[in-house]
Amino acid sequence: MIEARHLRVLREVARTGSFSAAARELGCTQPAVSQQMKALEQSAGTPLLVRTGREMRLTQAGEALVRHAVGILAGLTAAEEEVAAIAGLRAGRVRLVSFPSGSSTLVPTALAAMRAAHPRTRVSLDEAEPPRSIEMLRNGDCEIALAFRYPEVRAAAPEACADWDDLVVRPVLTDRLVGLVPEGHRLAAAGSAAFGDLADEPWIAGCPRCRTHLVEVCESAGFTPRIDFATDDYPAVIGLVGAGLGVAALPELTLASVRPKGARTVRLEPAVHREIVALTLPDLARVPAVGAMLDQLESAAAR
Amino acid sequence: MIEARHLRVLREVARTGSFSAAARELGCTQPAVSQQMKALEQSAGTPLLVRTGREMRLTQAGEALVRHAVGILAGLTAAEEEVAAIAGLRAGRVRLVSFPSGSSTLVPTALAAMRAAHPRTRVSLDEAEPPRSIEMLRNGDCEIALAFRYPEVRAAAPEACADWDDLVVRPVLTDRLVGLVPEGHRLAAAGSAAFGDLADEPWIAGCPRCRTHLVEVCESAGFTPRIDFATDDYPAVIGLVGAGLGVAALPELTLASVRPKGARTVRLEPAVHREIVALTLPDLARVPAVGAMLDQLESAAAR
DNA sequence: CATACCTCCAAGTCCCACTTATACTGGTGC
DNA sequence: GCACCAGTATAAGTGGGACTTGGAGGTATG
Repeated sequence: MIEARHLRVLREVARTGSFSAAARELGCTQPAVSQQMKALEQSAGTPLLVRTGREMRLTQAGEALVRHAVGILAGLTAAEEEVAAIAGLRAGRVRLVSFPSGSSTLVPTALAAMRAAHPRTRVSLDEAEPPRSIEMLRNGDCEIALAFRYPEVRAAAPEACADWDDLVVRPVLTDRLVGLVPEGHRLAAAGSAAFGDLADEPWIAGCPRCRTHLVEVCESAGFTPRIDFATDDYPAVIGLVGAGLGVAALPELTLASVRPKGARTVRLEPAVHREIVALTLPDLARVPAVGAMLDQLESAAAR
Repeated sequence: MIEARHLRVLREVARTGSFSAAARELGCTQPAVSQQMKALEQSAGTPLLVRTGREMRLTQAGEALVRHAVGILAGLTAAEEEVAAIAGLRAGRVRLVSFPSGSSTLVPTALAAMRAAHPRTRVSLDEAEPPRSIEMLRNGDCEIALAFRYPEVRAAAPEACADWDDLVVRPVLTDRLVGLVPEGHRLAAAGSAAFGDLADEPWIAGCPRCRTHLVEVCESAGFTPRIDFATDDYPAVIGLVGAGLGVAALPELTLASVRPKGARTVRLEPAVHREIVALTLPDLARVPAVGAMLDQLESAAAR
């Protein structure tokens, strides 16, 4: 087995024409070069160099080996270069999967910051909700899955989050839920309400997991919500409330980039939070570009 | 510094998708593979593999490295292949330089035998006499120099052969000198003659070194030869003798492939020999093709 | 629930690569 | 002709690293 180290030495010897000169170039002692060449000739099975006293000349086998060495070492250098670029954030692609409608403000901000910080990296964005996004993560279809969870649900049914325990869970943002009532609603002016105050209202719920959570919270408050509509689409929820068809509890972030028409937000008591987290695999968390993107998500949340 | 050994393991891991399977393929234990991959990731500065429990997947950096590894390992294999071909006499070129007119029978026989024994090797032939051929040998313009020497000259003037003492001198053939006299000469019928018998004849001499030797031998016999002609070309010597212009002392080998016209050979007493030797550099003697060619020269001389 | 398979970790052993020191050789100066 | 210099080969010693063995932990599969 020919070793790349030997080829490097051989090339330098061929270039300089001397063991000592090659040793100086390579930063080692002359006997080291001598021994490596001996070992290489041993494994080659034929002399590679002719020592004629004054000068060092290549045999035919030596010439052949040097000829190949150039290409091999160039390939090695290119490989190191490319890997170093990925390791040094001068290259690399991150595939991010976010929950639908969670990418309205947080993700764009993080993407912009990532591009500014590491212009040569590329981040692709796709939408999926757990458990689909987790599946994608495990299948290698993405590096980061952005998801959310409700602490209350996690406490009540830990098995629902069981498949996260071998993942890296990076908390990004905790997002308080606010109430949304039609303009002119009796609570619209109050600016604040307890869940119990909305016990008799028709409710507009969000995604299935949000709906489950809503039921859980309301039951803690002593009532079971009457849910008339449920949709994954937050603008649709706002529209429904605006049309006076019911009330809703929405994460604050979903209202950050829109101004609800015909509806008013009210502070909900007690405080209930949605926790937005970025998920990845332990090994992937150590990939520079992935780590950088996680950092950018966290920074974006801080603003 | 990425090592080829690591790339080989990485490629196998990528191919089989498992450390254990790769270890089996490579003939080592699984921890060995595990450690090598760890070391490679260390030097790469980023994870190359994602362990998801059931399967092993490549990261982007891992994919890049495998992509390069294919070419690098192919280059290494090609290099080993070519060197092994040279070492195994399935390739290789030998440049042989022979003294002029010494290549009439010995060299052709050896070349034919070499081609028969190792058809894939190539031997080129050039003509030059020492010290020119020695210079070519030292300059790297040939691998084998075929030359001859006269033991008497070597004993009388050792400094003439001083520049051979760091060379490999392989005796190939000792070639007795025979006398050549015109047909009808008084000694032609005798079949044998002493040098002294030819003291009064006009002489035809060969190359400068042969001429020097002839003078030396004749002086040992008690006379100084009258040299009328001198030529490097043995057929010319034979022609001159055949034309009755003088007598000559020729190595037996020069008459092996020609039948002198108008001249007769006579045994010369005392016996005087020319020693044909093959010269090469110590390192070159260990090159398989060179060694094989030396052997073929020796075998050719035995016939 | 037991089994089989795979990976990681820790410890021990052995080998190999490099260094230092020294002898030897050839070319070069006075 | 002799000493000097540069370069190479060799020997001995040392340190690191690569592999093995042995064991623990975890995950699919029967």
